[in-house]
Amino acid sequence: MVKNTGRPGYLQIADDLRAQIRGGSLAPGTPLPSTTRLAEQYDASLSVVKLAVGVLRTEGLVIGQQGKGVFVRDTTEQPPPAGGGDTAGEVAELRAAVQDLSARLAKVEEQLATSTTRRPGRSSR
Amino acid sequence: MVKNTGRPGYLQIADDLRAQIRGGSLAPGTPLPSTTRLAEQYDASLSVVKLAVGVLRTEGLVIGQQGKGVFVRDTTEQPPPAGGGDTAGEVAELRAAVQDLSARLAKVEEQLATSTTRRPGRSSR
DNA sequence: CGAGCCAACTAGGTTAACTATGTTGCTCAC
DNA sequence: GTGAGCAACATAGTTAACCTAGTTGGCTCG
Repeated sequence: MVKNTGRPGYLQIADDLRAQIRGGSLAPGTPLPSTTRLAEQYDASLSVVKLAVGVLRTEGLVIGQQGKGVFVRDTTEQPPPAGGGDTAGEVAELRAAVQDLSARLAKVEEQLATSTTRRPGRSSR
Repeated sequence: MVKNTGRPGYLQIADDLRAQIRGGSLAPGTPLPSTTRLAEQYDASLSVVKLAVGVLRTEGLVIGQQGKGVFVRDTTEQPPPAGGGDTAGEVAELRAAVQDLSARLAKVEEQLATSTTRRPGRSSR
């Protein structure tokens, strides 16, 4: 499938496509590969690809046109309601928070795994 | 099965839940009915309900906690219109990630703290 | 009485199949 | 050469089924 992180596959694909869009690898107006093609690319089932595209659609990053394809939205035609322009900073802050929390979580979960021999079952994927 | 408008069912349900949340009918912190219950309420299949909840999740309006339920996010600190698309979606997603990680961290830290001292059964109810 | 197991709920993820609808390009008849 | 029709491919929506995983509370058994 995709990878073996805790993150579900359809989000991984959505992340990847989102990164490509933001990185300019997929320019506004250009179509994404078809769902079947994406399914092959990511070695995923059609369903997860459709889910991933659905996520990007609800995020407004892409626009699906039935019969034609899924196109990258022109970000300039609908500028986000910048709540003061600090959205970039906010994103950075949130990212940092995620990193921090992830690290703490990993550490604490490890502690828990090693210190507790009384809990049955608990395992990883 | 919802109505006969052109709008797909899963979006109708998402709209309705979103309206209830914004209207205060579903206060922050309160759980949504379970998916099976929602499916009965709207006379829809489980799949469309799950899709609807998924939409609200990616919008950051609700947070699903496995095993417990889907809870309304604190909307006062979170009024972004979903149409924003660009960074709004990413911010929402990051916020959701932070909340999720925080929840997991809190849970796991509590486990760690209690497991070193005593063995609790249940905590709150 | 208490610790632990278990059963019943919960959400989440994945897959597959089917239908509907729209677009596009090709072919073929005239 | 032009137009109609059709086949192939596209997204979109819906449904159903199965599995994982977390939470909770009751029940049993030592």
